[in-house]
Amino acid sequence: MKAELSTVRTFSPNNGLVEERRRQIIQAAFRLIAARGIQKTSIREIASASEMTIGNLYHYIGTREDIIFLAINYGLYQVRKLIKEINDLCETLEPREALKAAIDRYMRYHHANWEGTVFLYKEMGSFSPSLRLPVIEVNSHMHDVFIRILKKGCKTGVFAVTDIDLVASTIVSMGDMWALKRWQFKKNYTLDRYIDSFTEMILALISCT
Amino acid sequence: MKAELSTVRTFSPNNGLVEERRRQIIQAAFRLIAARGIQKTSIREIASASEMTIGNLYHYIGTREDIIFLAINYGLYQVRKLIKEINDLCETLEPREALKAAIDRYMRYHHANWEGTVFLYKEMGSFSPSLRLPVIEVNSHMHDVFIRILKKGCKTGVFAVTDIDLVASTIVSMGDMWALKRWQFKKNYTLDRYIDSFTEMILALISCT
Amino acid sequence: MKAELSTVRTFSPNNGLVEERRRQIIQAAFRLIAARGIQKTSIREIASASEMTIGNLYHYIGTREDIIFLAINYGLYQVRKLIKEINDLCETLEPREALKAAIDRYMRYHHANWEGTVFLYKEMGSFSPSLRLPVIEVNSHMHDVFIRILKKGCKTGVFAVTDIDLVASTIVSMGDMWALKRWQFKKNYTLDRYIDSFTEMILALISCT
Amino acid sequence: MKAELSTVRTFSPNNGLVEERRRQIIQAAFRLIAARGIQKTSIREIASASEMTIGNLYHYIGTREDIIFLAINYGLYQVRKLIKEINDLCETLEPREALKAAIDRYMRYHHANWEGTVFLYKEMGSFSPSLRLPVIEVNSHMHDVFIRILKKGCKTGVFAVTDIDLVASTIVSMGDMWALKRWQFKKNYTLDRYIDSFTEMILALISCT
DNA sequence: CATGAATGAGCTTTCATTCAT
DNA sequence: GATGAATGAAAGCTCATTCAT
Repeated sequence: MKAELSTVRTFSPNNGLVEERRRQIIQAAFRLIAARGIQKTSIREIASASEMTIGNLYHYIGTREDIIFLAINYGLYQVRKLIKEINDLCETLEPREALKAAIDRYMRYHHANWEGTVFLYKEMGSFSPSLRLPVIEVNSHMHDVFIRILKKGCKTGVFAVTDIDLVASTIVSMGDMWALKRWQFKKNYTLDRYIDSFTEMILALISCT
Repeated sequence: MKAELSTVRTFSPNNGLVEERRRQIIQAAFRLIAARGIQKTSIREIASASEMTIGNLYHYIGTREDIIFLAINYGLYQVRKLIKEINDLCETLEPREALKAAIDRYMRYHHANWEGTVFLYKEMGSFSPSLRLPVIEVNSHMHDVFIRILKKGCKTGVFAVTDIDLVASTIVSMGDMWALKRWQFKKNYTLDRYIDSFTEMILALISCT
Repeated sequence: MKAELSTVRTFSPNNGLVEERRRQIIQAAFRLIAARGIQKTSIREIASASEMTIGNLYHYIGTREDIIFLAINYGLYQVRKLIKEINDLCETLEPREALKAAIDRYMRYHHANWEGTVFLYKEMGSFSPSLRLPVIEVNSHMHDVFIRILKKGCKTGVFAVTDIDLVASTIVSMGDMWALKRWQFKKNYTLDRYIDSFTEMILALISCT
Repeated sequence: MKAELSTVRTFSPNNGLVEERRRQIIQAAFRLIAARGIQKTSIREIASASEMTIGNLYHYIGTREDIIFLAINYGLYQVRKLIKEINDLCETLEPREALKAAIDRYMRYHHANWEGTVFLYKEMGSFSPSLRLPVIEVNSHMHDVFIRILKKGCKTGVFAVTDIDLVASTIVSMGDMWALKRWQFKKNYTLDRYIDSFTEMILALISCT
């Protein structure tokens, strides 16, 4: 996150202050954008929501695009934290338990952060290629988390998976979908039931008999 | 589609021409919106992409909102056609073959129409409730197509499915995802391989042993 | 009216048709303009109110301004008719009766044609000088009607008037005002009472004692 | 005036500046509207006449309607000041002198402020009812000024008036007319002569013999 | 450091007018 | 003679961005 921050223009030499002001801006922007979309969120609104004046806001960011860039990074930062958390969580567990825990954590993340998920899917199209790249990358990393668990399970003989990639994709996708189609799923499922049922389905698919 | 068209203002008494010009407009709008989003697509761009002047465009539609309305209906109309097509296709087939054919057709649709899929997902958030409803409804109908096949298979004893709803959701979702994450999937799959592998996975999951 | 008509462009060589079509247009325009003002009345509305197509309307008039020009002339034409009517009416009457009849007829005209009066006052400001001139002229003629009656009365010794011009102006103005401030006058007067009271006041002012 | 100002949107927190900029805008708008009417006066013209850019103008007002609203209030504010001034002026004078002074002041006002008078008459028709009400009210108050003087004169036996209401209406109207028909009156009168002659006429009408 | 006044391009929409059919 | 499709300038309004204070 730091690395990217430095490419955004600021007129202030005081790094600490820059970081603090940007935190204000990003959090306000993220809330507003998630609620009404990028295009309906004006700089004026972001400024007033972050309790700064417009002029001051422009001391710490260069353009409107930068705010979006920073907001995406903020979203990705959270996914990266999630990836790390799941990896740590699963390290010591045997594959079957690891998979169950990973799915559980992953789904709950999307439940709590659906705004972020929706935001990334919705706005991907309007990102410039340089913004799109890190999104794709983080998505890949998420994917790898499940690949690793599945591979480990195959090695230890607990799982038998024909197409590991596809299973991982399905898991990742069905988490995103819980956020994207929440209005659809909530007709038939609670979060807990969804997790249970989905986990059971995946395990049925890959368990050795 | 006809019914909705008639609620949109036009200054032309020539119905045939109205339909033709609106087709031009909708298709141009559809392409542009899918590419850059509703908010970044201006009337000027739609006009020039549909090779009309702004003034002339406003002979055939009432407001910018109308274009979006018509574009959504255009997207939904195609999904409705797909649903009908798959239903017809599967009517005479036995469940296993029906499912294979349905998945095949469904995935190929998303491959060819990814713009429509992306459009609907991206813009759902900015729809007014009255526009959102038909989108949800069509999605439900798509879902039902697979539910029906799965149920029939269970009845004839070819399939054994724990959670029919979830399997149907997974199929529907993984079709959408082929459009939404095409940049991701295309790293590992061709369309044909994706269809084969996904079909195999679903069959493995539900086939009676 | 004829004279002015000929300065307005037409593509038709058929004078009878031109006159008929213009009558259609003017009457529709006059109604619409009186109701919502010149600027809020579009050519499209005038065309459809006169049951013609836009293209056809432009066969018989040159520009939007022409319609306004013709509508004013239509209004002035009515005032000219009124002037003639009052003159004819008063010719044979002795001054006192003539004045009473003239005021009566004049006030009743404004009562029935308040839209025309309001129209002329409101839109005078937006007229080009060449349009303003005939309006001023007609107003002068109206003025002269009362001047003539008053003078005759002075000559015959029935009236004694210090400033004939001012009395005439007062009469003309208080007729216009019945149209312009109808919301004000109608609080205290009916038309009949207004006529009676006003006539009585004027006679009190100018009668020889 | 203050009260209404505060309901109009501004982006500026500097009240003094808001007031100053609005004064610029209102005065420019007032001049333009009086000259060519509300509908022919564009925001672009108002902006350039008040020597501001469009964007800046919209820092201080919310909509075009607001400008009209403020301009009307500016006009009414001046009439209200006039009413107060005449009332103060006449308080200590005996009726005959009071009436002379009131007419004098009233006519001179219309002479100096004919733009305001024309503005109010011309645009009344396009006002919304909520804007029309205060105009009518102020007009009534003006009326009452003369009613009061006339009544006082009747009570003290200086005047004998058959229809006080009508005489007051005539005075008020003939002031308005000096503004509305200035092109007509100026052919025969200077302001001073008009005042003298009109005053004389009214006094002749109401004086006890 | 912070402020917010000012800019002006761009948005959606309307409408008088022309001209090929 | 009649039609109406097409044009494009101009309307009211918004908003990212700059810069003097």
